[in-house]
Amino acid sequence: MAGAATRQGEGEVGDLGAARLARLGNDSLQERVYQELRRAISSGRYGSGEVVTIRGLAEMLGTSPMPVREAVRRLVQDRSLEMLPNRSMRVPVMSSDRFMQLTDARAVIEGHAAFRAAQAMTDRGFDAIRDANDRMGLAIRQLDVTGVVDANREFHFEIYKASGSEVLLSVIDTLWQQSGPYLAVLLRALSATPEALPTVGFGHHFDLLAAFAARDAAAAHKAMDDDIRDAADWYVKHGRAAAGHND
Amino acid sequence: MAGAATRQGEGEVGDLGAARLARLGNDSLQERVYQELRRAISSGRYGSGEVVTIRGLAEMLGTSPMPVREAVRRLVQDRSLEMLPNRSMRVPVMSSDRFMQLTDARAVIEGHAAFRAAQAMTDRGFDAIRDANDRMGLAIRQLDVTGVVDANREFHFEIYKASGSEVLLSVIDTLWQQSGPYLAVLLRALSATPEALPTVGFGHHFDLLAAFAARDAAAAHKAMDDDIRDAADWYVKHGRAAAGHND
DNA sequence: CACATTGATCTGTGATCACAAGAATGCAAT
DNA sequence: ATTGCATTCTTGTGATCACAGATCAATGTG
Repeated sequence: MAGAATRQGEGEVGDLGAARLARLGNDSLQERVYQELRRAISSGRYGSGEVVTIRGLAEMLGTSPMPVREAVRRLVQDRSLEMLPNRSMRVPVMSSDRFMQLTDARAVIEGHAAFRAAQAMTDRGFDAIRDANDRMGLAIRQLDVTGVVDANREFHFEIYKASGSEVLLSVIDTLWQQSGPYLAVLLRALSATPEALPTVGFGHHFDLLAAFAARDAAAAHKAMDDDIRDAADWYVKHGRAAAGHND
Repeated sequence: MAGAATRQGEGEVGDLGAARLARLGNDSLQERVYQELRRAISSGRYGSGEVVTIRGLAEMLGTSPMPVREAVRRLVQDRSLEMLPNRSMRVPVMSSDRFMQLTDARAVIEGHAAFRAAQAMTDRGFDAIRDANDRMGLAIRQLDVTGVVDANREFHFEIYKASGSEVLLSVIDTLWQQSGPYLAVLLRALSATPEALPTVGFGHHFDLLAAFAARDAAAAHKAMDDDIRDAADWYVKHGRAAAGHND
């Protein structure tokens, strides 16, 4: 596609005025494809069990199949895509079993990250977390569903960054990525009933903030665990009807 | 290198009498390269900070750079390799900070997996775990260091499989892979003093077996936590001198 | 009309070529 | 002898071609 495309590196793809950013974040094309697909999957633009092909994605993105191959390979590696023996790839199918496994793992790991964060918390880190929560409050008052989801992610990851463990951070990141399709359903359910936002939006965020302010690691652990499991429960109750679960 | 290699799929690479296995596990070449590199890294055949190149590995393996590219990309994805901004790749450098992060994450996650395993334990699963531990005992009596390490891995992963959570299993797998270079150092230290095997070899395995026999999840959690942290302590005391730590 | 077979097509995979950006090396000038 | 510059080489990256296996549709046969 895209004309006589023997050129590489700069340009040739995103017409989306990214010239300014391209100079700073000089990523490879493969990297940008990866990020784009990653976001598309985690935001639920591809449904559960949907089949994708390398050539199809390449044409859609206006590149050769080459960068897509590598991006897709990475997505398979962190289980955002799944490779069937039939030589085809698809978005992993949702199941309540898998959802429970993800929730359980997240509660334990992110709970521990909150524990470590409380132990290592700095004033700077605390401010970043509180600011993210404030942005989330604003989004809630405006009934801005995607804004809430974004701010929620930021709030959580500021905590995980504060844990000081790159290892935990990367593990949690892959778990969130795998939870993406579920989150997308939740987001759709919330969009249908935005009046539920003030009720469930904050979760246990204020418990977390109080625990961090007091440097109480055990309390932070419990608050994070509750936040994740309660959100999962809410999803099972309200969101699952909208999902294409096959169980 | 490998003659007129326009063929693909079968053959052309491993002469290592894997014909029988090749029929069963008909993996792609890229998959086999990935597995081979993965094993090489986790067994410490590549030192900390060592630089690798796609073309270099390809020539060494007797393939074109193509499958190596994708295998290396996957290894970067699960952090078995690290990509420098200089456009070069290397085995991640060891640091005691990173080692502590890995140990901490492993203790928590694998402790929880043991917890879930105790809750879901079947007689079949228990037998598999006990058998692996018996094989480890045999290797210890024979002062077979690599045999001990292999059996230890098998013992641990039988437990994680028994947890019933594919999510936990895959997370733990990547953590072990990242711990590979450290483990290799430990292995080398043990080879130097094999008389230490009976002392440290079993760790808390019998505590784990007792906990699983009693379906005592809390005890299993604690035993696994102790097993991992004690092994890490032993490594810091005895193995670290042999490692090329830069901290 | 139901079912098996065959042909076309699509898909992932491997090899090869082309290119740009670093890194390394050699040479020359002070 | 050291420093500055230019050339060469190496490396990852992207595009393109070739190929094998699977899928699917159309067709022919009972």
